Amino acid sequence: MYFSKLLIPTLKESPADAEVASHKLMVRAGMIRQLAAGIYSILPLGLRVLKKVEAIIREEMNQVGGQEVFLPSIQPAELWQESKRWDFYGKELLRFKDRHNREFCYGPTHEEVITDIIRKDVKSYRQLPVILYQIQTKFRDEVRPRFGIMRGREFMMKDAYSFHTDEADTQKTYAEMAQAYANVFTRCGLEFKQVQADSGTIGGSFSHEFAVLADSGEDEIAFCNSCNYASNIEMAESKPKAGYERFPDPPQAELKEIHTPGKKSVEEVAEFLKLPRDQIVKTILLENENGLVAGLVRGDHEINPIKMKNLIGCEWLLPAAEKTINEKLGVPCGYIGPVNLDIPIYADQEVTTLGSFVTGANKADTHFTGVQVERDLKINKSGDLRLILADDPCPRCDEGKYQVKRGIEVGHIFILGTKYSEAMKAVYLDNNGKESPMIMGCYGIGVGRTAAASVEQNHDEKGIVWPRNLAPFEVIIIPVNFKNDDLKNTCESLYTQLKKEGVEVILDDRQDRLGGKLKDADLIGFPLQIIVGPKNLEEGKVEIKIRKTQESQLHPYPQIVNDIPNILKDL
RNA sequence: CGGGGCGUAGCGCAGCCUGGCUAGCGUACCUGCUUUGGGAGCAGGGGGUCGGAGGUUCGAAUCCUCUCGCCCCGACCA
Repeated sequence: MYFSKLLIPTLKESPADAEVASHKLMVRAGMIRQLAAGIYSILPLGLRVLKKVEAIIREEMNQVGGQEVFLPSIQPAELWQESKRWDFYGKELLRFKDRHNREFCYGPTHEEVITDIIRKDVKSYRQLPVILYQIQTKFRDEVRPRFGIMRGREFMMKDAYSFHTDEADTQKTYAEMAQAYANVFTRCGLEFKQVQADSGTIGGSFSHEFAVLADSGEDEIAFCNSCNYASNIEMAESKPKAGYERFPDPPQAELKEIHTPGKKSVEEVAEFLKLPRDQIVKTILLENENGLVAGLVRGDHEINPIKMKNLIGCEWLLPAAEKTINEKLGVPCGYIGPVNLDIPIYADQEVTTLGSFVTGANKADTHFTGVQVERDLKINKSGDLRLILADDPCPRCDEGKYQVKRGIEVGHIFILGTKYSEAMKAVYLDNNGKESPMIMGCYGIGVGRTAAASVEQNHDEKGIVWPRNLAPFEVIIIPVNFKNDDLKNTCESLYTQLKKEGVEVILDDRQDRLGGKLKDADLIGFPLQIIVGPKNLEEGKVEIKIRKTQESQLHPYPQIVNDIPNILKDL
């Protein structure tokens, strides 16, 4: 391809509204343009990158037996009402009506559509398992899209769905998918981790995320510095520290009311009573479909609402509004405590191991000391309820400690169980003629997000550094002066020969001066630059420059054609 | 949804507070000449209903009201 024939509108300056590197650079490199909040046009160079990601995904999906389909992006409300998600999905689901006043939505995901297909056309255990996938535009009306195509409202996604007769077969496909995902992200040149995750509104029992490590990531990833345990911080399991010193009061500690005027926060109470924070227990109030609930964690810990929601087994769980608390309990925030508190109480496991502790007394300006779990509290359920902290002990090995880093979720795999197949009656007959719901798995990759994540991990002050497998072109030929006939002919001949060798090459045929062309090449991030100038050419040589290292060296000219494939191998 | 910020040429910005010449600068773009190995120089040129509507005024990019859009922080979502 000739550079001048492609629409590659590079910019010298970053757009004012871009925050993160991938957003700035993809706009500057002429790959994407914004149309509306969270909605982007993909320009020729950007599309070449996305197509590279897609091609890798297709190969890996086909490898594990996936069959590609293409489902409608517009979906009728009836399907979503059947799965109950019409009500539960919320405002993120973009809904609208057609001219006949029928309700539709723009698909944010395709479990309903795929389940509808399978239930109609798959009836026998002989037809299972089936794995279908598609690469297609999704729309999720996010409250706050940001970071370019990293988190758009409209975005390209690969979604795959599998249907099985039994749990073991589902697990097998799940494991193969996990491997396929690892292959995809490895081939995309990404440093990533497979982490344990919550399944959110998709539902289901079991799930992992693939997180690309990057400071601009919106997720927090917790992983062991010794073994291979890794989890989204939302799900990261806590393990009580061995040999932890319990509150040193004797077991017969007395429940005492003390006056603590104006001391609301754990810090204030700890300082006032001259106690460490871990001898105070926080009572956090949240609200679910059944009303207020209380969560107890040690003063030096924070509650993890996701873990708490899973422990309770409720539909939803949100922090309670201060107004609700005051109305229902008649106690100002800061003095709430679990003693004689008449709502369901859930305690973190590390609270139940404390000998005695301090809590609010459900009375303004008052706390209890000497509170004991067994004697003073009615706890509905206790378990792991807290957010882990860096340096906490690893839950899977003895010597490891948690490290916490930021990550970008580029892929997510779930075992759905029978949530959709039961709601939508996707059943099969087994070899006894008995009807059962199919067991499902689903598997997603954000295509644009994967490309953006690659830029986050691979860029420098000059621009993008594409790994070879994602680069829009592998090689750019840059003539120092394209008006010079010798150079022009050499470049064109080199271009033709490389193309014949199967190298993806672009020739910068623009009349611009050298500087501008080199800046653009670095900005866009072609892995290899071949610079053809008159002086070197007289000596039968051309300059080759590696984008990543900025190292350049002279190479004999006709010979270079044969050497390029080898040089590219290492990029 | 709560808080904050910004809308002036493709992109980046000044001008607004304190209303007043033909709305400016950089860059990009077009023409010509020169230049040509790391974002050239000179000369000439095109491109704006100053986000929109209404109001105040002799006069509005500038003041007032409403409205739309975009961005950031948080909450939310995955």
